[in-house]
Amino acid sequence: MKILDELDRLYPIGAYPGRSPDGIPPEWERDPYHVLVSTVLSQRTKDANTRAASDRLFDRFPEPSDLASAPLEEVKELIRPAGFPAQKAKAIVAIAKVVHNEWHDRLPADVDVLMTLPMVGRKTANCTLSYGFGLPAICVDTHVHRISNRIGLVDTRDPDDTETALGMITPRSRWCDINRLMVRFGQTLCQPRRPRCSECPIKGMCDHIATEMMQGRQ
DNA sequence: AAAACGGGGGC
DNA sequence: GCCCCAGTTTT
Repeated sequence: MKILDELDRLYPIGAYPGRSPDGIPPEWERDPYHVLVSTVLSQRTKDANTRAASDRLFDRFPEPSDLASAPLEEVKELIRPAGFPAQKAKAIVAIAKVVHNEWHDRLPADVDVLMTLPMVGRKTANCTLSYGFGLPAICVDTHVHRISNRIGLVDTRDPDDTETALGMITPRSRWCDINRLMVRFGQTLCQPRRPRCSECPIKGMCDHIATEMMQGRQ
């Protein structure tokens, strides 16, 4: 996959596992339950804002049983910096109850089952598989979806189509990497508003400039 | 298909 | 002050 090669060249560090911007993630990011909960907290939020919230939450309520019986108001206060405190607090307490009471503290490595949890959609479920279980899974977020459409890899509003397309052109052994590489690409070069095309290593295989011209923009 | 949830950081 | 952010759920 040519794009993957270029992204590897662009971001050569083997580090950046999990969502940590600067190296090895905390130990709780290795455990599927903690990955899932922290991923819910990270939704529609800059990662830096979420980390403090996750650390505080898991320091106070480490295990599913702890969070399952936690007072909602206290949880809201702990996770406030992550945004959507009311919504997310209610969801993660409900998640903890299911995980503890019905699943006996073990998450299934099954996207469809994980998606039955509140505020766990396809992206969050796939992140849990990838970062929690270390299984091949492609997590399509706004960056991955935007970039895939912009460069002409897909032409769709449906993130599932992007997941399918990426799955077909990416070696299975790299499924865990393509997501973090594209997100990083989307944060540094292929940004939503003003992509830095002149510095972009894949401009040769990208439809973006041509598309803009055809639509009469600059 | 569009709105709503929401605090924090960048400019 | 205004805009955006590793989404999901509800209308």
